[in-house]
Amino acid sequence: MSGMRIGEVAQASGTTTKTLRYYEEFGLLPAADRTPAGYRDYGLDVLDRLDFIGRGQAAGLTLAQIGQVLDIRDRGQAPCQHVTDLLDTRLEVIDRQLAELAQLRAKIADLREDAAAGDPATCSPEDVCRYL
Amino acid sequence: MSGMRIGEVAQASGTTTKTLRYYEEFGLLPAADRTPAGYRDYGLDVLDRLDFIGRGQAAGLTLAQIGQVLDIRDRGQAPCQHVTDLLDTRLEVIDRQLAELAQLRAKIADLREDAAAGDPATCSPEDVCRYL
DNA sequence: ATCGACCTTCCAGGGCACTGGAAGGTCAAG
DNA sequence: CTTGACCTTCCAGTGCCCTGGAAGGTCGAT
Repeated sequence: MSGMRIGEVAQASGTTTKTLRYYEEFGLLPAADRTPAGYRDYGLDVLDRLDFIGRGQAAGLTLAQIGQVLDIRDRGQAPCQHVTDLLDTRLEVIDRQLAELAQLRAKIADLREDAAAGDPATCSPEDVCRYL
Repeated sequence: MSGMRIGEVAQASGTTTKTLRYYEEFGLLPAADRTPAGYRDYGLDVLDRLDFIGRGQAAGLTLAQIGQVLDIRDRGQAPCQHVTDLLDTRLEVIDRQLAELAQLRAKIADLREDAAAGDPATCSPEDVCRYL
């Protein structure tokens, strides 16, 4: 009873064959069984795994982080504690990024406002452009 | 009357010799004069230019974008119109990023809240971890 | 003469998650 | 038998901005 070939898995999971092979090489997917001809032969469980990987990606986790979670699970443990830690860290990072981005936005908006008010002719060569 | 060597320029501008050589190769800085020994010999004007590059970087412009502005200026034109366009585009991008990041933050905060409330034992293997 | 701080060029890597392409094997249908 | 869709591996490149390191030349002071 043979399972899915890589193209079917790609289609079913909404990714590409390239990506699946990359995930395997990266260690996110276990080495797939092979047909006599050497084709990868996947079971249905790979779809759950890919779904989890997708959820992790959607939460902005890196493949390396997702891999850690998967490894814990593969060792038979519940990765929940690790996941919550990851989420906490992620929140901190995002809050920092939001703050930085808001600050940058304000700065650029200021520059833009000056530019709207000013006269381009007042740019001096040593400034290159005084609007920046 | 010789000017500054690359190390002095690096120090005066708060960057590194590596970066200065990279900027030259990338086209942000004109090829510097050379001393008889082949050392780069910079005039004071390079500091204005580096200051502008720094301002552009601080506004989140890419080196390629900064290079465009510098090219316009080098052709003797006022790059102000181009700069304001760049700033407008930059604002749009940042607003999109802010919105995406805020959405992501909300999503992760939700996940995290579920995790705080739930029981890790309810994770099933096909979920890998239900907190994600 | 020699030391150490500087300078030169050139090549390679790194982080992240793929993506492209070449060269070739396999399979089912017509 | 041929076509075309699929599969395989391996290598290299993308984008961005540097950064590291090797191998060697130059300068000023001791």
